[in-house]
Amino acid sequence: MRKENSTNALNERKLHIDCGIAHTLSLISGRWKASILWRLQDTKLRYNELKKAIEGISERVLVLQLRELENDNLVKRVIYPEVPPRVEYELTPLGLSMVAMLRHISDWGILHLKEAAKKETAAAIPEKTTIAVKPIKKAAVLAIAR
Amino acid sequence: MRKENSTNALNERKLHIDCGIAHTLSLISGRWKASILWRLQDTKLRYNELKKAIEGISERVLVLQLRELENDNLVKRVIYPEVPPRVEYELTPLGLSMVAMLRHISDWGILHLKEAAKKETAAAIPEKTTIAVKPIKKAAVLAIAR
DNA sequence: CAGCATCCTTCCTGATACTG
DNA sequence: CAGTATCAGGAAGGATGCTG
Repeated sequence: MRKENSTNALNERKLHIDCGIAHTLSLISGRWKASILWRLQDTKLRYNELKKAIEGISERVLVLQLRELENDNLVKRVIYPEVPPRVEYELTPLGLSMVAMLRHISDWGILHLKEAAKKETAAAIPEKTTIAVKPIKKAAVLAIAR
Repeated sequence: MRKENSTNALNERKLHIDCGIAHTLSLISGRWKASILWRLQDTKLRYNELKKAIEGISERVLVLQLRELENDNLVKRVIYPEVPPRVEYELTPLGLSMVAMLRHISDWGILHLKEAAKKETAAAIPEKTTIAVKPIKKAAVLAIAR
C-alpha cells in the first residue's frame, strides 16, 4: 500500500498541476516504457515476443509497465480467447503520436551526445563555470557509458 | 556508494546504448529538473530564488539536480566573487533547445489530458480491451490527481 | 502462454542541522 | 548566501516460484 500523504506523493501531485510536462514525463519515465513503445511502433507483439525483444526486463516489470501504458491509453491489449492463450499489444493512436515525440527526443539526444563529445575532445578549454573554476569534480561521466 | 554491477545498473547502461531516447530522458527525468529548466527559460536566477520559485524542493535535491544539469551542459553556473556570495544559474544554448523540446512535451501532455478527460466522460463505452473485457481494475486514477 | 504473488535490493528523495 | 553532512523513508526495479 502506498502512503497517500507522504511529502513525496504531495510533491508529485503538485508538479502535475504545474503544466503538462511532468504529466507527460511520468508516462514515459518508467525505465522500460520507451523501449516498449519503440518496439511496438510498427508491429503488434505478443507478451513473450516483447519479453524476448527487450532483453533484461523481468516479467513482473514488463507486466507492470504494460498495464500502466494501457491505463494511460498508449497501448492496446488485445486478447484472443484461444487455447493456448494469446495476447497482443499494439499502439493506440495516442501511442503512435507519443512515439513520434520519442523520435524528436531521440534526435535531440543524438545531438546532445555529439555536443558532449565535442566538449570532451576540446577539454583543453578550462572554463565551464565562469569567473571561478568549477569546484565539483565528480568524474565527468558524460559519455554514453553514463 | 553505488553498486557498479547490480543488474539494475547494468540494465541502465544497456538502455543507453539502445538509442538517444534513454539518454535524453535521463537528463530530464529527475523529478525537478524540468521545473528548474522551465523557471530558467527566460531569466537567470540565484540559488535562493530558485529555491523559493520551486516550492517544495529541498536544498539538497536542488543542489544535486543543478549539479547534474550543469554536468550535462544544460545549465551554466556563474559565480560572482563577492561578499556575500552570489551565484546565478542560467541556461546554456543546449539548455534552451531542451526547453524548446519541453514545450513540445508539454503540448503533447495537454492534448493527452484532454483525451483522457474525453474517455472519462464517455465512460459508458465499455470496450477498452478488445474481445475480452479488461480484467484489471486498479482504480483508474488517470486524471490530474494521479 | 501470459501473468500473478512474494520477497528482496537498490537507489532516490527529503528533513534537519550545520558551515565558509 | 549558498551551500554540505548525515540520516531516514519509500518507491522503483529485480529474482524466483507458481497458476489458469
